[in-house]
Amino acid sequence: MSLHLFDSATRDLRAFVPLRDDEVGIYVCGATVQGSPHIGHMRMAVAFDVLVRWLRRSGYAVTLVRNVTDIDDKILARSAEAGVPWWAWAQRHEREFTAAYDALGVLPPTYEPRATGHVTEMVELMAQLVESGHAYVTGEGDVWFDVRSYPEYGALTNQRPEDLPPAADDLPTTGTDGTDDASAGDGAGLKRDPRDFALWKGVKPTDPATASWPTPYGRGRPGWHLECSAMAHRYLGDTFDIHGGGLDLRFPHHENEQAQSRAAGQGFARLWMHSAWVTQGGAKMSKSLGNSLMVGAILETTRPVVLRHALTAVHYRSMLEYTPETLHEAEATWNRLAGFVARAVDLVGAVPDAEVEVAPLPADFVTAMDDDLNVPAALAVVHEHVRRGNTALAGGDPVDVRAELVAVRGMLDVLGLDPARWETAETGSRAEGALDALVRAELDVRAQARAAKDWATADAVRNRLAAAGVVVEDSPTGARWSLAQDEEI
RNA sequence: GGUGGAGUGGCCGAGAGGCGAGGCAGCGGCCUGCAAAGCCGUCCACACGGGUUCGAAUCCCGUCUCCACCUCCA
Repeated sequence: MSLHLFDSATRDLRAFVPLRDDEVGIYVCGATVQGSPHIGHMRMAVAFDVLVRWLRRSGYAVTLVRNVTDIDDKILARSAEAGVPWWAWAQRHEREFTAAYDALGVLPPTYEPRATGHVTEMVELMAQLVESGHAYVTGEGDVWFDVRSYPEYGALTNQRPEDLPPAADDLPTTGTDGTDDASAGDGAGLKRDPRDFALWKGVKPTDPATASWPTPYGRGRPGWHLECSAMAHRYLGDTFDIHGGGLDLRFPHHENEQAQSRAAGQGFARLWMHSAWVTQGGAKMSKSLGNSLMVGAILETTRPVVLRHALTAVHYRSMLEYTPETLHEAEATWNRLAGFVARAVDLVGAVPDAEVEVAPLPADFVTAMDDDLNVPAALAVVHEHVRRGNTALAGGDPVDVRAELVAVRGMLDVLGLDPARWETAETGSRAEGALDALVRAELDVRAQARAAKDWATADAVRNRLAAAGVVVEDSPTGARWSLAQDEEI
């Protein structure tokens, strides 16, 4: 079967047919850089990273646009609280996100546009909507989308407009002093329909001077949704293949995006994908849980690839239940995968990446991935091949070992988990080379002792290495060593 | 109230009428000087109550529980 993806707009599994042969355009809502990245952000990024990798492996040329929202109410509020210019605050956190993506092996997007760099495109779209009667201007330059002018409003999330409560963004911006005078609502009542949402927010006296841009309707700043419509259109065109993001963006963000773009005559996204969240105790991960779920904090004690495995191993549409055991399990599983690859390379030598990238993948793996990216089922196939490879290793069968090595690396590469690449990324320093030489000297001593059946000396060497955090494994072809795992998770 | 999602063995987590999911942990064995790693076996579960069927985690009806979105959210 060919690739099928679950379309969250139609809520069914559909054969994926790109707009243009062999080319796929994807827009993913990236971060609003109001704070530091947590594992929920990374789960979303990893999920779409796997999608991109699988599409590319399937022969498509993928254009991925993942935006950065660098201006919004929260950025203004939090930066003011911190006494930092909003643009400095946004930039600082954008860098943190980039570092986190890189650490977890999330491939860079084709382009990463920022909202503040696309005001011109937003104004163009807004003008189009105003001229065509889908948007109107009130008060001090607020521009609203006219929900009643667009009969399809609610289509994405299967809601009827009359069931929806009033939009809240007719209320004044949260004050920079943190007070939320939501009840005042100087924009309230001016809207034609309480569900109309803001395309553009006229400048407020409390806004920093740097946080407004000129428009035909007066100075102001973007509403939350307009940027994505404008940027998706600029880089992917009127109609594009896939729009993705976290499940909680479905409404209102994606619903509003679609309404704006389609009301402006664009086809917009042909298929919507939403990744589920990280949960704790069955409930959505809460921001109030402190920084224990921040990427930075986790990476202080956990290898990035282990976190990536933990975030990848669950189907992207299932909630990922995060417990204190999650990283331990991911590490144990990862060590099994990486252990096979390391032992196989010891026996048959490294396989060039270029060969891994083009070697045919096991049919069961392909079937699993084509079934809406069923990564858990795909990983089951990986483990079957690891087991076969380990058996071949025990039997000293280099032909089979090499075949399984290529298969396992190829499959894991699709998931961004190829141990050989992570090995290269994590090691190879001069310190590592020096350590290797020293450990090998110790292992030579131990090998001589073992040959002489001097078990006391052999064990003393092994204990000495263990105390230093070096784990020794014996094999028919000699001892190999690795660094001990993170035990303090 | 509206719109959705989910309950699977000690834990995580796929599947979706008969065919081992997989991993982690545990237990037994093989291998090993002893370990480690690995391999083999074992533990054979599907919220509850009915029903359909030769056969139900899977389909149908009902019940219970949990979760999410409904203008801050990944």
